[in-house]
Amino acid sequence: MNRGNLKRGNRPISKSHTNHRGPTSYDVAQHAGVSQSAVSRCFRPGCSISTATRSRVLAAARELGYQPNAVASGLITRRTGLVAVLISNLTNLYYPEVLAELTTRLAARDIRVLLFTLQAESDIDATLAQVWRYRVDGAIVAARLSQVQLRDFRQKRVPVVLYNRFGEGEYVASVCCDSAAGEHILVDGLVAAGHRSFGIISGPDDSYVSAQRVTGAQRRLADHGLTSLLVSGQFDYDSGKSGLRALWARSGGKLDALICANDLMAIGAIDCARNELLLQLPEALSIVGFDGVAPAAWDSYRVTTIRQPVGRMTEAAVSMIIERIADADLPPEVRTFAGMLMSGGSARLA
Amino acid sequence: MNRGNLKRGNRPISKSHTNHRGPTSYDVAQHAGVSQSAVSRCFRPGCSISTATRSRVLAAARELGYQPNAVASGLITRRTGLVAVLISNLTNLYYPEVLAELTTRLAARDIRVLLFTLQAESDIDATLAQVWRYRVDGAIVAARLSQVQLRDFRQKRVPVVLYNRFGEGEYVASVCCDSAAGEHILVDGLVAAGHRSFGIISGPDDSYVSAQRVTGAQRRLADHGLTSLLVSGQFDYDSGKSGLRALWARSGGKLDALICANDLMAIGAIDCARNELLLQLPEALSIVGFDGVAPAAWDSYRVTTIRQPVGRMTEAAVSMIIERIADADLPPEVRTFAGMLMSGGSARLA
DNA sequence: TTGAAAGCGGTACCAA
DNA sequence: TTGGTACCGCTTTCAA
Repeated sequence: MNRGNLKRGNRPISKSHTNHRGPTSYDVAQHAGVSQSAVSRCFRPGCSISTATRSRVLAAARELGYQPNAVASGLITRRTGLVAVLISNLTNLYYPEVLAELTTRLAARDIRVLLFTLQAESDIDATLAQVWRYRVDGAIVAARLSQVQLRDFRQKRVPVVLYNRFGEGEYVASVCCDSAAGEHILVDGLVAAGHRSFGIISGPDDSYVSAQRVTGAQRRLADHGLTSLLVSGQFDYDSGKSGLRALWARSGGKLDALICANDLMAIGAIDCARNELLLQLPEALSIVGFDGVAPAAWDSYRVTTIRQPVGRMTEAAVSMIIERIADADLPPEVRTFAGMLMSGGSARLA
Repeated sequence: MNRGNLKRGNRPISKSHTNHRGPTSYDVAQHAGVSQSAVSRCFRPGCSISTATRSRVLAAARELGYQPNAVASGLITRRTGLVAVLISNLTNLYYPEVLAELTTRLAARDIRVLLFTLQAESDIDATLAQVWRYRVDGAIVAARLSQVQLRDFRQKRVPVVLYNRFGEGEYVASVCCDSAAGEHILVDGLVAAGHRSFGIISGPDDSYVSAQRVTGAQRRLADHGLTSLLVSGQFDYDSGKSGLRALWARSGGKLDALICANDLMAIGAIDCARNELLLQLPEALSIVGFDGVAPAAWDSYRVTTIRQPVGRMTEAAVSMIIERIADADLPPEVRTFAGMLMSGGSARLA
């Protein structure tokens, strides 16, 4: 058979992985005594190959420790098997859970995660440049995208699913927890329980979810003929403390309900109320949060909050991106999930 | 000049990005009236190119929105600009911080993160198969690797840096927080303050850091002529509660110091002690943790713990992997960092 | 079913 | 400095 004469380009195929990362399909082909094409087919589902050659190839592959090179196949198929995940703030306690769920579910569908964490929701452009360079099959984005940025996705035909955000001025595939509805539940419960003097601590100014939650709460309060005091925070523990401090001062100590835009700030506020203001919770002050992160359920806090159905939301995001990778022309779709009230001990609700 | 005759393979170069992901270097070349090689050079640092053509190429590139294809260049250069990050349990509260630091620092050095989260530290083989397929430049691993797995890294010449783990039976580049030294500080402080009846809650059986911390504490106690009761947990909040419950029963209520293998369990134990056992902390019982995660510092817990210097550790991991990507033959090196005692209110220390 | 061959989009060597 | 060209390792026609 004179396999020794087999060539690749103008080099004998016997060269190859000695000083490289690993064996190539040519090495396997030679080892199994078949053509390189045959090796390739063995690793692609639904290719016509006889069971005989298939098993010989697989044996050779196992023996050499061959793994198809995803970079090479990504180049020719234009499918990298990569999805970019953009997350603004991993220290938020909410996002680690989301990220863990996303990677697990994507891995189960044979997709890898290219992770990008953003310092602010603003420095996205540099990050997106990298996303384009890597020819990802799609992107799941938990950060604010401008219309221009969204247009880039469409123009490059890279499907994108927004997580807890909407396209602004544009209809984009997204999965959300209904912030307004969640706040309505909280406000209604608080008002029905007799609260009248409300304070709100918002998240960062450029945060989309914060805006949604705050206006959701404000509108519902207005429906009840009530107003509220507002201070802005950064979604972190300290913001909860300083926010409550500020509101307490501004209200002259007559605040009786505090709505925090996320759990972390609610936790900070609870500590401030108990330890600095020496208030009994929830008798003297009701505090509510949003997200339903694990620490919110800890005995020392038991935050009354709205739990986002993270499992269902990430599953939705993953299946939406997969569908759109398969068919880039699927119409935009927004999937909204209701949050679930977790009645803790930090607030009196009717 | 008859550029229309320029060919690529046997196709006119005018074809191309209309139905693809983006323009190629050929498109830019045509647009700028130069060869494709010239375009390529413009995007590689330290290539000889005249400022004139350079600026024309860059103008054309900008106009077309050209970004060099990282997949293609990864194929030929065998540098993908990717580092795999393997993390066992993102819900640990400690790892999100590590991950955020790692991605930020790697991005600053023009490296992207391919993220893999592991369900258990055991299902690594399937994950590693993916790592190999993507020809990553290196890997940072916060999970247990067997000798066989470590050998694969060496054989494929993919540099690896272990995070808070050592190579077992093999010398591997790694960055660690000194668990034993940290536990020594805690044990010494507790013993000096008069504690004599110790309990320990370990992490999962397959966790390396847990083993390190537990044996570190046990040995130091032995040095003081003391023993301890041991129960095993899962590094989570509930394990802290159930662990303390079990130890309290086994000790007949005469436990006076509890050493938890991480902060999360310490927090659970604190809640159990206060709310179930109705103990005054730290008078009736001292509880210590390990890690120094953010919630440990919250007012309601103020866990006495050892803070790992995450910033310095991740910086070390990143610079070690970068060095080894540049030179795969660098000798293994273990960089160990001392933890810092955070005296909270959960324990009496001398 | 099988193998030969033409790319995928770059990089890098080479001669001009 | 520049353009031509041979690859990187795989997928995918197309004939045999």
